[in-house]
Amino acid sequence: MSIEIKIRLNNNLYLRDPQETTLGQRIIKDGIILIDEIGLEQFNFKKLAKKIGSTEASIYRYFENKHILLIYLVSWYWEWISYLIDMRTMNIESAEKRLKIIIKILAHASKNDPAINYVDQDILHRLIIAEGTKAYHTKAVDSENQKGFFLNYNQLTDKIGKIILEINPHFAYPNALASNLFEMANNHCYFAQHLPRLTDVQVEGDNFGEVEKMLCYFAFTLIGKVNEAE
Amino acid sequence: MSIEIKIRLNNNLYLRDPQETTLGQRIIKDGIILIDEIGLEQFNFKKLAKKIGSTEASIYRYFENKHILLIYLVSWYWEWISYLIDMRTMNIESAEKRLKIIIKILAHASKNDPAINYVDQDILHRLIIAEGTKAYHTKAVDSENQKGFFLNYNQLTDKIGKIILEINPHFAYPNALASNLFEMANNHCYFAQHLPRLTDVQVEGDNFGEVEKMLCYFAFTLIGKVNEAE
DNA sequence: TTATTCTTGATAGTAAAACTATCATTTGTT
DNA sequence: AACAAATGATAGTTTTACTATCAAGAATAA
Repeated sequence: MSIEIKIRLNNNLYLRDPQETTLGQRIIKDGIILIDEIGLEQFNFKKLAKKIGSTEASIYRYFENKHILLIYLVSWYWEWISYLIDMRTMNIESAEKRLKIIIKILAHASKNDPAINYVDQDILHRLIIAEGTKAYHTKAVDSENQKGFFLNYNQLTDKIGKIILEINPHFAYPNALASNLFEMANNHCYFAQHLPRLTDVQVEGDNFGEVEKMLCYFAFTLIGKVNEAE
Repeated sequence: MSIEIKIRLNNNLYLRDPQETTLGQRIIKDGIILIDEIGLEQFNFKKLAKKIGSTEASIYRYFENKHILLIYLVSWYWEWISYLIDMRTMNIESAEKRLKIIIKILAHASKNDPAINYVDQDILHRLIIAEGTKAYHTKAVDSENQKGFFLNYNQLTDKIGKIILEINPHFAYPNALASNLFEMANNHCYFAQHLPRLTDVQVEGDNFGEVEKMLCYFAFTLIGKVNEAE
């Protein structure tokens, strides 16, 4: 007996729902691990098939190609962040406090949730940081956006944007700030580790505390309300 | 007779300097056009060779592969932005005014400079917006960074960061803000056109005025000095 | 229980991508 | 005129990104 969390995603993202079968779950689980290991460019379905002891053809029965698999994983991440936000900001009155919690989630992604055993969330977080934006930086953005492939990102931005407006209803850029907090969280975790001259924060191991602090400073300074929560 | 601007780039980025020959310049010129047209994923040297009436083998004599060509183009852009900043902020006393000029450059990239006829800067700007970050989001970042492939971005960040510190010497995140202004400029031009729910700005044609305005608001609010220039 | 269907595995094959090698021209230099 | 350097032409290799076919096993329905 255990609680099982199922993350619902646009069913045009897959040919067969990977969450429904053990093979599908292994594609997700080891797909994340392998992309993290060798990078999206070196990754392909043949290598993944070998890793999970299956065949290329079988993986193609679940996902059209690796690009769609990436969008699936990224969507999964967006939806999971959304879920974490809902869980952890529930019953919290202060919008400032809620935004602080959101920023913590964006920076740390959070430790593994045992309720989902076919996704290693720490590795997925690293994958999103390194490869995430490739999902929507292609010539197919417009058509894929129309199919709703990026709905989860849009909704996440909406959700954070609304909380920003709660703090300051006159703030002119709620959605831009929301998406920027997300992108900045990922970028500066990456920069700290690979291109340190592009940032001022430092990351020791997987402690993204400084990233969180910076995002808080940026967000609350921009929104223009002194953080009453402290 | 004409003035010719030569942009110096890390010579490990190419096997033969493309700026030195007509074939090299055509690789750059039409390479930019073709990547913009079909996207980096669909782009390859065979198609480029056909476009410029040359051969695959000849292009490989200039660049190791399309990834290195991308880094070359991105570096060219960084260096060119740097040059524009130097030109247009020269002799301007006020650091605030200089930052405003920089933000204008980042958002608009600027119209074509006839001094460089083998690079269409408007198209390059669009390419950077769509494909730029792929240059440093790979498994090879660390080794390529060590080879100095991203030096131009580091230096650009330094340059902007120093001006930010001139405005407010106590600002804690000069480099992070600098790189974020660059990334945000590109992201929100892209979002406005392809994923409008992720931003609040609108872009009509190639008028990035709203992006510029937003970046100014973000930058000066964060740096914490009222903009005396207005 | 058998029959049927659905899923996976095994194998093979194709077209394109990502190169490398070789040699013949052309062009530019001394 | 002689030489070197750059380019073109051609061909070949390995890997990627698929698609097709058929057989074996598992699940389900009659």
